[in-house]
Amino acid sequence: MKLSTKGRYGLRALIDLAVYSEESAVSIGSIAARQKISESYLEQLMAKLRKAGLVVSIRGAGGGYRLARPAGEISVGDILRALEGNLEAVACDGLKSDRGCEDADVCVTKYVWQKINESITRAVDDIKLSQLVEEGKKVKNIEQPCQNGCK
Amino acid sequence: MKLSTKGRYGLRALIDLAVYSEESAVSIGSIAARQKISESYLEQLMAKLRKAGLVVSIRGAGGGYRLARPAGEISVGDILRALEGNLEAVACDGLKSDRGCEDADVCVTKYVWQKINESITRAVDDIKLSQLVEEGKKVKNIEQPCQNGCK
DNA sequence: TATAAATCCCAGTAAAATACTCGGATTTGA
DNA sequence: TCAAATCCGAGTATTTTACTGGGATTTATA
Repeated sequence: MKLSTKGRYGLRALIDLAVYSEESAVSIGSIAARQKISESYLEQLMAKLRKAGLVVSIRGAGGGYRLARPAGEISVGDILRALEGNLEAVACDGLKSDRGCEDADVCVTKYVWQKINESITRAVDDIKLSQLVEEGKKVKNIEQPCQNGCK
Repeated sequence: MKLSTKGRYGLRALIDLAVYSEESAVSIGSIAARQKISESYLEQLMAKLRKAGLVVSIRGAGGGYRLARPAGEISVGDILRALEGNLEAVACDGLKSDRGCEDADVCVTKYVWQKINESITRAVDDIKLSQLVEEGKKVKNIEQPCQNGCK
């Protein structure tokens, strides 16, 4: 039950993009350097984000990426779904065999999975990229970069 | 971002236990048969649940497992945490290096992870094992075992 | 008291997923 | 033309998952 590096790196990359791409496109190289992420790995993540319609790319020299829409209209859920596939913690076993659920005991647990899935979805869709950018600015202004372990 | 079979099987096993262990202890073999789970794999899961204090074991012939406390006092969160480790989708990178977070950009994302973690925790702790047993009884009485794919 | 049914415990292992790397093709501004 | 960039697909090492197997220990009961 963990988010993979795809989601973690990808989110950081998009925050970076939101901050730095207002004037001009931002290259993978510069994001990777700032965020200390492998360049070629990040390349793959950006491809997914592009296919999901969250960023647009500009090819050739001086090119890079920009957000496809304002940061206020991109949710963390959008980003994570693009990178991690669907966020649902569990898919009901009954879906696999098309006979439906053979055993009622098995089927009961779907109630749980639904609740979990709903709560995750609600949480990530509530948070917009723009909020994270604002949070980031606050942290920087205070000039106290996460003392004592940043729990 | 998925729950593993540990959590899925384990939850089913505990529902089974809640239903069948009222009169006498229930063996791993019988749970495994009813739930169609590998016996020796389930053995490992039960060991974790025992160490977490959720079930008690009775050794020797005629032995087996029972719930350590009433089903109303065991939450799905208790069960999943015992089996999956902590449910937190992400731990802040800053914790690893004891210098704290070097880069404020990295640190911002902890805001997101906290929100996600909180919402997952709240969801699973709200659901008690007893509720699932009740749900299960309903499903059985209706005698309509999850038609059309049990989404 | 022998036996069988059970938990307990630990080690190994095949398969899948993750987290990358690498090489090269294409696009494009200067 | 050159260099900076995206694009694309294949390969690979490491880690995690999902088990299997063997054997020791406990205990009810015949």
